[in-house]
Amino acid sequence: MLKIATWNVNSVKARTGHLTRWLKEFAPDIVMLQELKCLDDGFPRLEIEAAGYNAAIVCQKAYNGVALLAKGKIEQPLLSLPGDKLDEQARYMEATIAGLRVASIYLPNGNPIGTDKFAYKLKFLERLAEHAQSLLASEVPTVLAGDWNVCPTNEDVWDPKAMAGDALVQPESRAGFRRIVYQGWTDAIRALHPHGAQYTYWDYFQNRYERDHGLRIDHLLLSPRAADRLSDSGIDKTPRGWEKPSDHTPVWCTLTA
DNA sequence: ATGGTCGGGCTCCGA
Repeated sequence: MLKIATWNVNSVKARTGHLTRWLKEFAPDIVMLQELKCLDDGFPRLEIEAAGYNAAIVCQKAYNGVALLAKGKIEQPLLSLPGDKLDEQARYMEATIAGLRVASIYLPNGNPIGTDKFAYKLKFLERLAEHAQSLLASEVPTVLAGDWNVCPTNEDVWDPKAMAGDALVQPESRAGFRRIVYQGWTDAIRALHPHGAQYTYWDYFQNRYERDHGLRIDHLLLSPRAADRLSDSGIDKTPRGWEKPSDHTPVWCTLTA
């Protein structure tokens, strides 16, 4: 059994204690991290290796940053999303781990709508769709996971009216996400928990976690050959309740061997 | 009610 999880840690330096504690308690085999918010020399490699994990990272000063952690070997890394050589934001990496192709994705937030930031988000979704299609064509079991910054439906939003103007719920954002799903990807949470709130993120202010005013924006998409092996999935809210937490909490699935 | 709270890195940006 392979346990795979994605977690936007909102600064890996500020969250090193949380991350190592969670690695020991939850014991995932493969982890996708987002929002490292540090350069390579700030990444807590020693602490992560001491917890029993190899790490591959794509870093940027202060913003973005993604990583893959694994108990096993991390091979054939790809360190950026194809389709725009001028894009220097550290938002994508993929590698082969335990016979799977896995990607850690930090999709642009896109706020406020009507700006170049929103256009960049939609363009990123288009590039991702094109690349996802080529990954499907390879027929290697694949997991695309990360902070997608898209609430796929209103069921993934605590208050659709309050969020109506937000880039995370715009029809164009949802269409971009759906276009990828409809290629043949399986949403690991909704495949096993089709109805109701399955939040993965709660804003820091207004006590939104305590009131469960959350969003579902962190997703694991499985290619058909990975989905055939899906045995369980869920959201581990434990770290979100710790002192000084990330605003996101880990989302996970298990695949049979 | 266009606020509220974080993290990074340096007086404001991104989320």
